[in-house]
Amino acid sequence: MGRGKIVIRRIDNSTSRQVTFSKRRNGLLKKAKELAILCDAEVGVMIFSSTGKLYDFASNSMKSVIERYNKSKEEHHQQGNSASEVKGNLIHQENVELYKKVNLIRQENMELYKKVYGTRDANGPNRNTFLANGLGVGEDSHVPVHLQLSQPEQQSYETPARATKLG
Amino acid sequence: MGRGKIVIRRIDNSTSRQVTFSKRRNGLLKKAKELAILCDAEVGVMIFSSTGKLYDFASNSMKSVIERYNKSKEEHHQQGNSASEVKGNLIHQENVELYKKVNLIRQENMELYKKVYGTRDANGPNRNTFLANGLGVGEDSHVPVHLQLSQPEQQSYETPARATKLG
DNA sequence: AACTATTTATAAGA
DNA sequence: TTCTTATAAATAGTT
Repeated sequence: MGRGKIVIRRIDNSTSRQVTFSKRRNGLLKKAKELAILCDAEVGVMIFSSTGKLYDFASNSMKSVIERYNKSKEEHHQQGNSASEVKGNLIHQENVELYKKVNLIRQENMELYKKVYGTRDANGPNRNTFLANGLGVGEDSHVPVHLQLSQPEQQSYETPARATKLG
Repeated sequence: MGRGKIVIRRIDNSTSRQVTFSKRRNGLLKKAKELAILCDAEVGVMIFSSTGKLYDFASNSMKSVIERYNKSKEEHHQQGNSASEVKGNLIHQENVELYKKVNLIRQENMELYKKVYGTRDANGPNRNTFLANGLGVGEDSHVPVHLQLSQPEQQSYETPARATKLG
């Protein structure tokens, strides 16, 4: 993508390596952000320059992404329960419910949206505002595989009055 | 980079969202790899699709990247938490994000509901269905007591200085 | 899954 | 280092 084609191997010249790093780092972070927004994905990117400086992006928070990553990798061996691990697992259990809840509300949202704007497409007058938070309905929404644990009885978790803000 | 210019917002159509996800996910992972090689950087990328499936890349190992990330962040924070306490807090962090999401979708839902059934009260024909999941909007929403662990500072890990311009 | 018309990223140069 | 620009690469819409 430039004046000339390059081969992908370590750039020897320190200066051009640094320049390229700066450009491509920005490009990568931008594309990570776009992917998260466009496709409603949770994305985390961590980049350490050769001098050790950190650059990162996370669609929600890096904590959240890392935790989800670890859960996703862990799901085979689930033991060794210290008190606080149990506590963590309990909270994770609630997490499962919240994922389900998000998807349920999304589906309701879609139904209501169709009532308001019709079924064929989803381009009502307030479309931009409506989806400003990237929370629109996905027809294919379902609980992530690694979160499909046993279903506890109905809970009534309430929510904090805080607003999420994506970059 | 295609037949037409697009705006960076969530793609409504489920099919095209999936197609775009597939294309851009591959693109992002490829570019992460190139950055790592060209610039001798350590890179980690974690992507969760909207269906919860994980895709990732790490130049060395994700474990290494995450450890380095945490180390890099620790310098600005306190240490002294046990591993499992940290773990619990990480899950709790995800919980916080999910609560926010639920609340936002709820509000959208309420707006749509009003459009369908009117503003004055919320007693449309589907009132019961609408609230069947216990998902109605509650003004007194708050986090359950048993979840009020030590609250991690909000957004403390977000990319600080580097705001990527989109579009 | 392929195909291309376009847009976007970026390698080199200034 | 920032801007410019020619060109490579990614990808949106289509088949």
